[in-house]
Amino acid sequence: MKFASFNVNGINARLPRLLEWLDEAKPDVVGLQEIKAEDDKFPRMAIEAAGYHALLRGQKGFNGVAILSRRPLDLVADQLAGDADDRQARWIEAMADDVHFVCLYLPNGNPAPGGKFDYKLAWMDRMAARAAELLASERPVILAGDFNICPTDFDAARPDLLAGDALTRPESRGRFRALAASGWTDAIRAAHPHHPCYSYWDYQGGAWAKNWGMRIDHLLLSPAAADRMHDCGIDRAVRGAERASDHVPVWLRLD
DNA sequence: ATGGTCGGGAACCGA
Repeated sequence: MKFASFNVNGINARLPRLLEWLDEAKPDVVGLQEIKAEDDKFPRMAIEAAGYHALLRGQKGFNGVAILSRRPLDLVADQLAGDADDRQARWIEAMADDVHFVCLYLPNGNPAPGGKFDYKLAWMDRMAARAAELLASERPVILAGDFNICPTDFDAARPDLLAGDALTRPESRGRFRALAASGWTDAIRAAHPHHPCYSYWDYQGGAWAKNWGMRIDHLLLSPAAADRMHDCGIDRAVRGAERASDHVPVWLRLD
């Protein structure tokens, strides 16, 4: 089975690109982030016509996550536990056959320091608690999404321009590193240790033309999932299309 | 060089 994650930056603006990519890449399951739409604006007809079921936790104007799947999904959760007052649509979990698939959109956290950065760190602590529960299940689990974390300087073309950024600050990187060390495999980095594998290029400043990218979209695998991975990659060419998202899909195959 | 790019949704906010 092929699993993927794609921050589309607006499901309706990106619908032609998304449908093209689904047709070419043929993922079985894909997590989408920043759909920026609620259920009534979600292009369900077009998604279903392409052969996909959809579960979503939408939000008007901002955030919003969805899981598409060729086979029916069983919703597990559509919010991250730990703060009943948090209404931001950033988390959805479903069972895709025997795989527990989580689609997440981790807060950006800029400007840092500040309230948005505090929210990011608290959100990461809540994520760590849920991730520990999922590990304890001993099931194959995939944490897929836009983590808004650039794990090391190797994961950015211009780390010097990111000093003090919420995506690279020690508090952010430390939490990501601790999460991985608790038992999760960073699939892209494990499969491609010597290639940067950028997944995001800013719209501003000609970042794509200069290849000033960052690796911030990740697939973290529980041990039972990591044992089954046999291929993993990034669909870099998607960034070069007309009206592209600023992110590209990341994907893996499990036996 | 006092801008620069998108999406959402109708003036700015978020990234």
